[in-house]
Parts: sequence; C-alpha cells; structure tokens
Amino acid sequence: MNLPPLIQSFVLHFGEMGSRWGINRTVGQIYALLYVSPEPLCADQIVEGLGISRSNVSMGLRELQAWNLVILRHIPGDRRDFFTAPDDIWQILRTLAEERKKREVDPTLSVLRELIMQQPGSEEERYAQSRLMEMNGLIEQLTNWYDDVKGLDTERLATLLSLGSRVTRLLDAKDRIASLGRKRRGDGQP
Amino acid sequence: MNLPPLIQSFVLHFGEMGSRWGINRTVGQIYALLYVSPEPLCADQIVEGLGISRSNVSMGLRELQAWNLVILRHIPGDRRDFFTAPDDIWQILRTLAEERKKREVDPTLSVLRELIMQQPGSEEERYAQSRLMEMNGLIEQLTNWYDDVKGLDTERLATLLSLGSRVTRLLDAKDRIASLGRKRRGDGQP
DNA sequence: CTGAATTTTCAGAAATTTCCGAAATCAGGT
DNA sequence: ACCTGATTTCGGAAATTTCTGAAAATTCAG
Repeated sequence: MNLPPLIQSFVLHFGEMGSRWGINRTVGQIYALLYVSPEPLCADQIVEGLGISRSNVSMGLRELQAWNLVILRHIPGDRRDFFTAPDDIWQILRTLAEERKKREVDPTLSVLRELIMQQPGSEEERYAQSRLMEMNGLIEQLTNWYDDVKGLDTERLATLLSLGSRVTRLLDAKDRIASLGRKRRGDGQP
Repeated sequence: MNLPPLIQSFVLHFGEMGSRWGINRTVGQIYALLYVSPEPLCADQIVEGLGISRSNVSMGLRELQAWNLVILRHIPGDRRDFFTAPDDIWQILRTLAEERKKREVDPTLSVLRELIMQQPGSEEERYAQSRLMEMNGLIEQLTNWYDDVKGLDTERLATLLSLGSRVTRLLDAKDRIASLGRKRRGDGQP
C-alpha cells in the first residue's frame, strides 16, 4: 500500500469497518480512497494506491456501482474509466440509507407479510404469527417515517435532526392544553 | 431442522438475513426461534429445533448475550439456563440501535477525530482532512439526534415517527411569518 | 478490419469464518 | 469430596468468501 500516512490510516480503518457492514475489506478501502481523493481515480491508480490486484479492483468497483456509491466519469481523450465518490455527503447518506433498506429490510418485510397471510396450523404458529405481526408493524412505522423524511431537502433534514426530541415537547404542551379544556368542560378521557 | 413450517420459514429467512447484517446464520436462526417462542427455551431445545450442534448453540447464545438481545432466565428447580427475547419490540429496537451504533459508528467517529487532529503533511492530506471533517460533522449530527431521541418513551417515539416530515412544515410557516415581520419593518436578511 | 489499450470474467488458490465433537470446566446435590 | 448434569472451550474439519492471474471480451483509433 502506497499512500500518505493519514490517508492510509483512514483507508485501513474503513476496510476493517467494511466487514462489520455487509461489504468486504477491499470494497471499503476502495471507497475510502475515492472519498478522500480530490480528483476521480482510474482503476490502475487504485491498484497502485492499495496494492491489490487489478481484477479485485474491478470487482470492487462493480460492487460500489451496484450500491450507487460511486460515479463513473470520463476524461476527454482518455479511454480509461475514472471513478469518484459524490461530493455531497448528505447525498451519500441518502444513497446509503436507500440501499441498505433495499437489501436489509425490504426482503424481510416481504417475508413477514407472506407468513402473516398464511393460515396457522397450530397454537405455536398462531403465537408466532402474532409476534411476526408486531415486528411487521414496527418495521412499517419505521419505513413510513423514512419514506416521508427521505424526500426532504438537506436544509430541512438538518433542521429536523437538530430539533430531535423537542418536537414531542410541543405536542405534549398542546395535549395538556387540550386535556385541560376537556377537564373544565368535564367530558371524556383525561 | 424440526419446526412447524411457518416458524421454520421465518427462522431460515432470519438466518439468511443475518449474514447481511454483522451476525452469522446460526445466530440469526437462534434469535428468530427465541423471538417466536412463547416460553423461554433451553439450549437443548434449540439444538433440537434447529438441528445444529450443542457447542454452536452455546457460541450463538453467548454472542446474543453480548448484544443484549437475549435474556437469561432460570426456572425454579431446574439447573438449566433458559433464554428468551424481550417481549417489548420497541425495547428490542432500542437495544439493536444502541449496539449497532457502538459497533458500527463509534469506532469510526474516534478514528475520524484522531485523524482530524493530526498535522497534514501535504496538500493531499489537507484535502483528505477536509473530507474527514465533513464526514465527522455529519455523523455527529446524526448521533446527536439519536442521543436526544433514544431517551423518549415509546409513546412519544411513536408520535415522533408518525409526525415525520410534517415537523418541518410547521417551522417553515413560522419562518415565513418571521420573515414577513422583518420585511414590513424593513431590516436584514430575507 | 486490425491491433493496442482497457475492462471483465472465471477457475482455482488463499484466507477467513463457521461449525462440530471431544475434552475441560463449572455448579450444585449427596 | 465426589458424582451428575449442564455449559464452555478449543483444535481442527468443513464451508464460505475473498483474491489473484490468466484468458476472454470490449472498445476505440487508425
């Protein structure tokens, strides 16, 4: 591996981390390298920087393209493919969220729905189904929230994040007022 | 494997899925089985149900305990260890989020901070550092949001989810009003 | 069409991870 | 202390994943 020490540390860390995710070491390293490179890189520059085989780089880039994490660029008068990570880190986050959802939650959601449809053949299965329904409901709440939020532009998304739990305090205040009103009038639920 | 078909399907799916996460197939299967079992299970019941070796079950349970995803129970007059997944699925979600953060983001955050502190030795490193700072900033925003939200009780959390992006619309309205006020008075920024 | 540059594919080597069975350890009960 | 039932550890077998080098395919210039 043939990189400035700071970049090498980052690349190595991302490689290790990659395995805790679904991606393998070299894919993580390739992405890290592209991420910190000001200019797009061609495959041989990656081979050079990372000290891995040309074919391995080809595989890695293919995988990163499947994840939409990398952009293919062409330089006029050069036949080689150049790759780069998007500049906008919020866009990277969105892509990552979308792709992980696609790979990690959508398949489960579809299995859950299918199993919930089935006629249970025993008490055990009936209970299992009730648990599956709980899980399905939770995942749906989360994905609904995600689908709603993912369309926000960056500024609003950042606002929403910085707001955090304060959102609910507003609602609480509103609830207390409403509840107070009901109490005075002496109707229904507290 | 010796389970009712519906449960078997779920267990097998969770096993496959497990590999897309950081956990391995059998750990996923063990968890799935515990999740849909109304009563706590002992190791031999898991061996029986899943058709894997006793030692493998022991390893798997140890891993699930490290993740805090499984509760050890004792039945009076029985020396064996029994295991169960928590009933409350929101609690499971919280645990999952906490443990994944601990394993997947905290180490990266600490490396990023360390590398950002270093004195860059070249223009390349200087640029790389600027990218690292962007990444660090984004992750901090996300973890701040998470730290803020994770303390909410389930009801409030559900409310926050169902609110989704509507939060920002309220703020937009507020901004428009404030901006209108400034315009009328004829001061500063639009 | 030919040929050089580049990328992709693929079979198997290398490395890693998972899994089992045997042995060791542990925790009461007698 | 010793026995018994239960759990954990651990070396290495089995399976899976990653990685490589050679060959094939693709792409474009002339």
